[in-house]
Amino acid sequence: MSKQKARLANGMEDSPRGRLLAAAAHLFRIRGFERTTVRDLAQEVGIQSGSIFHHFKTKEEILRCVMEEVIHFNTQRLQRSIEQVEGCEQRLFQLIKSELISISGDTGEAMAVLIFEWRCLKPESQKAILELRAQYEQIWLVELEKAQQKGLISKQRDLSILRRLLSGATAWSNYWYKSGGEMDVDALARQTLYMIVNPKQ
Amino acid sequence: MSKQKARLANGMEDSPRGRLLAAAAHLFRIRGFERTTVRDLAQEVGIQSGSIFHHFKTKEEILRCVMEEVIHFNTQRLQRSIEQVEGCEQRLFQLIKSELISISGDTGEAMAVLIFEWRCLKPESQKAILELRAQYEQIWLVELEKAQQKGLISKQRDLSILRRLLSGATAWSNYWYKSGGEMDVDALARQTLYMIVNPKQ
DNA sequence: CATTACCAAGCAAGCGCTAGGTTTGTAAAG
DNA sequence: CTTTACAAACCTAGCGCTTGCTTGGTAATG
Repeated sequence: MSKQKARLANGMEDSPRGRLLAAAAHLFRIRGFERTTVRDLAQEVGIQSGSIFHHFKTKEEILRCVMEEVIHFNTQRLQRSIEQVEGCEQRLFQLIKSELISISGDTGEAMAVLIFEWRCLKPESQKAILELRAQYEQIWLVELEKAQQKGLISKQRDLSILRRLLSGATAWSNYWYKSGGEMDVDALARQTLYMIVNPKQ
Repeated sequence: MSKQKARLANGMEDSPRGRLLAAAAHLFRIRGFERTTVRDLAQEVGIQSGSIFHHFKTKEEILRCVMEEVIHFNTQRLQRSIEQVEGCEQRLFQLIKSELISISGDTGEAMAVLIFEWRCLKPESQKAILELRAQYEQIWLVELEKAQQKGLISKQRDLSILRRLLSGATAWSNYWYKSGGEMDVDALARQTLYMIVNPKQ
């Protein structure tokens, strides 16, 4: 009988600490970091507010851990999504789909926190997170360059701009797209792919 | 000798109230609504914290006003941008350029507040703002439909999805694009246009 | 008997906001 | 030209509450 209820994502530890992080991701998402009090957080996991500081030094550290774990988890997912896929277009499709799932699927709450609570981090924490993000972006850049060389992406397009526009488009889906609705992830990924590749004639 | 310093955008009133709104847009942007205290805000415009409540009933009302004014201003700009422009592609280009300027140019701070401080509003305020946003989106939808009918946008594409992806892409530019840098707005608008139109052969 | 997880109580600081009085700008009345 | 009137803009002081976090202790596990 294991508690499967609240987690940042499948595969994350089912410890008091893990449960706190999952609750934090949830509350930070719906209320924002500043409006979420340590008392709210404690109530969500059924402990007293003071007990939180047995697991984390500060409230900010909780936020940082939520962000670190979700980036780490999704970087792995991104990498795995293209590991045994052949063909540039298929690989781009997998990257897009993977990113959409990260943002609007299982880790959606934590990803929203990553996006919207950025400035609540101390500068030193921001720096640490930025390095993790760079790894994630590197996977993208490699694939985009391959796709452009093969003519799948027009030579007129600036790849760093392209990636930024694309990541905005996917990040935004957190606001409006809920998986399980009338449009499935594959269809949305297809529509998103249209934004970057030349259509086949 | 007129004070041209801090405004939400050109054309906004130069009153104590207007200066408070401009300072609010600035501080809410860099610190967030919750972390910005009325004392911070007062210091920014050079008055005492209590004096703020002569102009606004609550702190939340300040946030709501910032949002209302910036939407109103940018809806007008969007409308004007296509008023005397012929040709579907040119009109789409103007819409994109106008939106990019709103988000990353003169009203960038207030737009960021609109995007990121949304949940700090009371539900009733949110509802009022949503109606203003609907007007803005209507302008877009009309042009996108025209463009699809003329074959400029592929029939395979879902226009409501397209618009959402596009607005994510432009909204995100607030994070990374600063006008006046090495890439000008026209070039960025061109790159963004590539995301929605079939390239000319 | 050490470690881990927690509780109960509360402190110091900071928060939004208020009350009541003072200054300043403007314009009609004497 | 001066006086009077009055509202808008602002200040001073502080209330009542909430905040993140601390302290010192307890219960359970192995």
